[in-house]
Amino acid sequence: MTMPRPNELPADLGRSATYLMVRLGKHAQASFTAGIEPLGLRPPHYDMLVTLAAGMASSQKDLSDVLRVDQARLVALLDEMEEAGFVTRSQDPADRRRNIVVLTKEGERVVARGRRIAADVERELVPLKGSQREEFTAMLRRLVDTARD
Amino acid sequence: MTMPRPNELPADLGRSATYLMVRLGKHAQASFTAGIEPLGLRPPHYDMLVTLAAGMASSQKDLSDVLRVDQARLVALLDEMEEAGFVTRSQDPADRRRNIVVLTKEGERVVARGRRIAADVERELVPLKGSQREEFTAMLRRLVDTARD
DNA sequence: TATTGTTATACTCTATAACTATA
DNA sequence: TATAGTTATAGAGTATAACAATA
Repeated sequence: MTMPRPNELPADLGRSATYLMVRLGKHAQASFTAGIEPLGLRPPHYDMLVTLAAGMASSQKDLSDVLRVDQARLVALLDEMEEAGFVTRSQDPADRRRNIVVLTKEGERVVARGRRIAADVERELVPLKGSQREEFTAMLRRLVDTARD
Repeated sequence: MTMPRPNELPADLGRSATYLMVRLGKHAQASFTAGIEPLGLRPPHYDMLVTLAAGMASSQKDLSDVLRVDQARLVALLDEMEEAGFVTRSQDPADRRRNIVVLTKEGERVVARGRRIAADVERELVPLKGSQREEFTAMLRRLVDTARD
């Protein structure tokens, strides 16, 4: 029997950007999930909070559009963040269908801590220096933007 | 209210390789899943079949090691592939705990069709030319290998 | 009629523990 | 004792449809 060495992969997978991206995405997800777990957050929570911190969303619909997360999922995620004291929801007087979502002081603090953890995880995940790292990130960004169209 | 344009993302996410890899991984997964759905396969099925086709695994344990897929998951996945007529399982006479998994003719045909679909999906997902595409794929491979240690 | 938020549901993926048969 | 395969279970992520309130 062939004894597969740890880093062997069939060529159809090991040379497939598709397969490698899926695999890397899962690894990145797992690392970041473990990193922020002590904050009481999972990745989609962090994404929401950071979006609010950047002022890029004020309603649940905004969050849904920016993050491409289903509206129905946001409800439970925001319930959890509200219960943790990281956000508040209040009806928009100008359009009473909408909820205005606001970061609390406590929410801002947890975002700051999350950012530091995100930076740590990223250094471990992508061990590249200076311009090489920036080029790689820029390439990822281009592919994501292409996919968003 | 700010009207977020489609491709805007908070800097904390849009410049995070971690976030972008997660997102790209999910998109790649979804595209490939949709692509091979007509073959009656999902990505983990294809990965198994292609690993068998490459001769890199003969038992379920081998598949588990190469693909880093839990042994318990393989059982159901192989059940489905066996029922579809793409693989056969038979007890290894030399070690009767082991199942020897073999691709059928039908299995080889579906692998060939899957490869073509994988190539199509990849072209759409990573619209780069020649050396740029190869460099990007090589970088992904390096990061995956780092993560595998 | 269309939109925002909500509820309910179901399916996949994943991880885990416990079992069996063999070694 | 340890290993290969199996079974059962439960949690997280995701997608969908249907509903209430409001526009």
